[in-house]
Amino acid sequence: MSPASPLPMDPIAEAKRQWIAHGWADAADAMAAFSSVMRAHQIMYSRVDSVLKPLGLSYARLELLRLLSFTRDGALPMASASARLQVHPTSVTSVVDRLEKDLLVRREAHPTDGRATLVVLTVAGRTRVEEATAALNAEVFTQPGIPQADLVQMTQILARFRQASGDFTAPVQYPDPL
Amino acid sequence: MSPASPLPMDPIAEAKRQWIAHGWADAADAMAAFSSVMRAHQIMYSRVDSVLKPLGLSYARLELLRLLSFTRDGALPMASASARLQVHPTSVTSVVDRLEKDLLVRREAHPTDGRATLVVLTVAGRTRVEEATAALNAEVFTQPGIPQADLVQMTQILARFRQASGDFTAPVQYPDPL
DNA sequence: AGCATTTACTAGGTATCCCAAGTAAATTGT
DNA sequence: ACAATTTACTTGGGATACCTAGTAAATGCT
Repeated sequence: MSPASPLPMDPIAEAKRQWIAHGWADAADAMAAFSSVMRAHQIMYSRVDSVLKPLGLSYARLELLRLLSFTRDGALPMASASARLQVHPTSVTSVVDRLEKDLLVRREAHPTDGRATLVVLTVAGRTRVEEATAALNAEVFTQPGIPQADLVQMTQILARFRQASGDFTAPVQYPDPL
Repeated sequence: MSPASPLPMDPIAEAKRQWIAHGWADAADAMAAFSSVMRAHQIMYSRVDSVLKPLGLSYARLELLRLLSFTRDGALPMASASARLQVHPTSVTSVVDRLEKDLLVRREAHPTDGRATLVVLTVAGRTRVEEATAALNAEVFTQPGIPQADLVQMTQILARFRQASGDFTAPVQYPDPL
């Protein structure tokens, strides 16, 4: 879709004004923050997707490939992938279906657990994830359109939010033992 | 789906470490920031959706209803809705299809432009959007799980990002003439 | 006036996400 | 040992979002 033409005013700032005018001042800031994340997500997703599309990938597919590429054997049970990616098991099923059709991963029986299925990265899959990562870094992440300081600050704020939402139980916020 | 059980470590902080270890330090911060927004979006969306679901709405539907409720006549051409919501025209078509089936909006011919279709808020639609807004404010936005200061700061950072991405051409960042 | 272009929507198809329900294998409890 | 429960995955279906292509009406240009 993309920006047809820029709106004259920030629609979220406008919505916030509406909220306050309607007497919902105590909810206005959160409404604005949530809306901002929704919209930022849309922008970021479409930028990432446009880089990935020529490579036959999507964000969801790349996430799974990347997760596999970071494991020792390039293999993981479906359930582990679901947990790590924090997506529904059925979503993993369908993403793996398509990746398998493209020969980027294959399914294998789990050696000891008869219920489990392993997703295994193929050689083609590993090549692809490396290409895609390089492209993303070059075309998006090294020129994100956000000042460095904003990037870091936002990541910290969202880390607190994610933690408060039960995403993870970190020992420390940002250890970074440098 | 949702938080099965919290992960022991922040997966995004871990990914950032991987990025740096692989020599992509110059892309690591943006990667982490983008991933954070992706995940935060997922959390926020699911919280909003769970409140809206009992009311027979979704975020996308409510956005359209709310947009209509803020207009003078509770009516807007499809194309205007698409521009204001910043979603693809075909998405508006399908959302309106379903809202119309639920009798929350109806389509009308545009009085002067034969090409255009007006989406009109029905009485039921107006009632519904008010219920949903009240529910969202009470159950989500007044207890967002983010400190007030973080909320405001993040909204400002994302406003800069949205503006840099061409979303809007604001005269001033945050006028707020109070 | 008349043809070409632009604008506004819709239709069909793909991808992703979720949920609910179902199958099969492993684990638990008695 | 064996029944009940839990865990792992798939299937089927709904919702949202996008793209491509097509129709119809309005606008622009000569």
